[in-house]
Amino acid sequence: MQLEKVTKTRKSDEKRRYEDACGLAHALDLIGERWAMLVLRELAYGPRRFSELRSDLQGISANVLTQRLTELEARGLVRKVKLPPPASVQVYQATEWGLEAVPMIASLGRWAARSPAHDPTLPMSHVSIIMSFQTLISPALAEGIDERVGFRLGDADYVVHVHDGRLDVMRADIENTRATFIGSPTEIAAVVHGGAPFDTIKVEGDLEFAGRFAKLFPLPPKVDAS
Amino acid sequence: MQLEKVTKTRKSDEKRRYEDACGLAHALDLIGERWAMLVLRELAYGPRRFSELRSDLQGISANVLTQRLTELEARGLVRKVKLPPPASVQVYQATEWGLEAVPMIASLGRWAARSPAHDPTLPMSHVSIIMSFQTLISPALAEGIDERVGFRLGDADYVVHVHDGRLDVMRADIENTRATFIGSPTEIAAVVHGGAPFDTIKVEGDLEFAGRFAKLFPLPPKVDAS
DNA sequence: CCGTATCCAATAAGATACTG
DNA sequence: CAGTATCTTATTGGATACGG
Repeated sequence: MQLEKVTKTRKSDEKRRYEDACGLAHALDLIGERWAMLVLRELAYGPRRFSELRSDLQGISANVLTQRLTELEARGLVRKVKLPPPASVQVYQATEWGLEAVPMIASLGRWAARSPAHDPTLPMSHVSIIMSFQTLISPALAEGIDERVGFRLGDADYVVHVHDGRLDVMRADIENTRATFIGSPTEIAAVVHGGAPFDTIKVEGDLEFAGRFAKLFPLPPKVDAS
Repeated sequence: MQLEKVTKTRKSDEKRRYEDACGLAHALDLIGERWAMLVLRELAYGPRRFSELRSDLQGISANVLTQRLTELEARGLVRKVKLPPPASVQVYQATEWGLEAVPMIASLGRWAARSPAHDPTLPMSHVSIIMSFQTLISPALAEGIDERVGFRLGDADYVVHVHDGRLDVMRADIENTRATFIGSPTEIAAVVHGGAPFDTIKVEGDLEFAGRFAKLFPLPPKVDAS
């Protein structure tokens, strides 16, 4: 019985690969399993704890999360780090190479937003909404802007910096920002991506600038059902 | 029994989605299932028949291929087309929107080629090797080149056009090319990506230019095992 | 509270044989 | 050739219990 089990475990780890030299096939061997890319997304802006990942990845079960993290670590995409004594908690951190995949999976997200089946009213994590800004920002509309904006999304704080038509993201305490948005990721998405009125969320600082900022992220056009 | 079956089918089609507004999660709902991105890859350069797909996607089983094609069609990524009378065969063709995802999954492939675990000696399809050229071409090295090159990969012919640091690809009869490479995808990959000597493949036309062409596609550096 | 390990039921994938 | 049908195996997710 013990022997059977070992065999089974080895198989689930390694057997299900595409035996294909194509880089894409290898990419899918690395991060193609269910939830793997979403785990990587959650690590895009800094290390996270197991329980944060579990609660932000709505619907993943603890054992699957453990397995994905273990696999990603074995493959060199994620490192398990123990924070120094005052905190002493264990966190999972994307490696530099793992982070290189993030812009690619993010643009897959922009591509998929063109789908008629995409439902933007579903819940989303704070990483997702911040990443959507970074991915959807229009360099043309953002031209000439050089400002910092804060986001308080539940208990996660971000500072984003618009400059040169791009958006830099930091997880950091909110200070020295021109404006700050406060609300749940879904509420803020409704305002910025869905054009909902500002009165469902809280905005501090320069309200006029906040209104301008919120228009920098046009959604890609839906595909026509052909 | 009939009723049970209907219920089962509905569930397998729709139940396993990530309930997440994030674009990436939706992308995975669309093309995240096993084999789906590889099917899309095979359709990158033109429509293909069921049996071609089955034999080029080494290891896929007929029922899974059927299911993936059906799903991709329902989601608007693939169209089932019947060619006009002389041929009268049925082919699968990527939609315009489906093709938009191809550059993104191709760059995932370039990213994954940095993995220490990537094994370039495994078999690969003719689409894969052509796509690797398109993805890996170095604009700097290709500067000033404006030439057409042919590839005869088994019974698949391609003409690629290097210009302005890019590579355009057509599936077409080989004519008016400066050079033509003849061999299996794996053999040609060994020469171009692996630096193997030219004597394992056949090259026609301007051999000196062929040698220069073969150096335009540097592999990305491997990640160091940290 | 932070994870891990284990058991169980539901699905998805794989292998093979078969039909129009 | 283009798929179906059927059976077997593997993976997933949910619940629960366990160790630090």
